[in-house]
Amino acid sequence: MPELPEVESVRAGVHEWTAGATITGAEVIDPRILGTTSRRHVDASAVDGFITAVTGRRIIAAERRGKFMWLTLGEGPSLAPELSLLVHLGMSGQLRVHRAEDEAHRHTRAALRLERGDESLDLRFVDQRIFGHLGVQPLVHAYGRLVPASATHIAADPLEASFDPESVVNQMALKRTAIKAALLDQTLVSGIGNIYADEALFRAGIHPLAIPARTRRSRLTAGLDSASSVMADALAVGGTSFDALYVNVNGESGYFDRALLVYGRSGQECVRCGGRIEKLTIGGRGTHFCPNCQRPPRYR
DNA sequence: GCAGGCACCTGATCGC
DNA sequence: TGCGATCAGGTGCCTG
Repeated sequence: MPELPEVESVRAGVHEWTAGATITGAEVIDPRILGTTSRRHVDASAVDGFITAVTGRRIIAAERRGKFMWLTLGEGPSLAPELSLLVHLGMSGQLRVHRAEDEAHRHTRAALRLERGDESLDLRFVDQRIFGHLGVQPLVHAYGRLVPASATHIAADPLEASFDPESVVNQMALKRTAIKAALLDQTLVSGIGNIYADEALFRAGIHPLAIPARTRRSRLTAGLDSASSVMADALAVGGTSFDALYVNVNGESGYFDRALLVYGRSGQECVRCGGRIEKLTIGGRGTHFCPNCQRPPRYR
């Protein structure tokens, strides 16, 4: 399940393989990939518009904010960024670089034909569950940099230079929802998904149902620091993988799943105290925690 | 404005 | 063996 470390691994690979390449053609195999998460059905004109918009443009760079990734596209000699090709991997999306003659994976939803020097490559978007999406959008300013128009509400992530943890803690301290839900709120801090939210709260010893507005600022800071460090650790080993659903551009899995301390371990012994890992649902998401190491808030 | 819940989607798994 | 129900989860949208 791609979260920030996984998306960053993919972005780095895509940048290495595609920066400077020209898009000579595109194919949309499943038009639903161009829709939004709630409106999957798009018409033929959207497919034609997508192909027309990207064909002939040059890829300047692969960029990322949180779990949103995009290719900045330019045209002509100036190569000033004009457009973005937004890519969200959703739950099961993969961006993979192939030789043009390679057989397509059965869940390939779209492909770009690229030329870079003498090389011809395919950049393929593979997505089993179609929770991911693609789209061509103008670039606009948000949180100190140019981002695709539909990502302006996404806050800076902990790996960005513009990330301001004090400001995030200030905003978080106003929230009256569970801290687990606050960490997943991409308008507060981006990039944290269900897996790393559970791991971060365990490392910081914070119960997932704690209310930020009733939690000491030092504890909120510790939780945020923990989220940043757990994602940095995961990035160092290429992210997390439980199965074949997440791989990088070369089709390789990450190894951080071997370091997960609570996620997916309900009913098993806590590595810290030997107690039993429990699971509950917060905001519709499975939440794993140790009731001994993460004491319930007294005000519950 | 804020918080919670649901839809989108497919494949694996489970129970009957 | 085959079928239906359930579960997993990121995001956008709707409702209270």
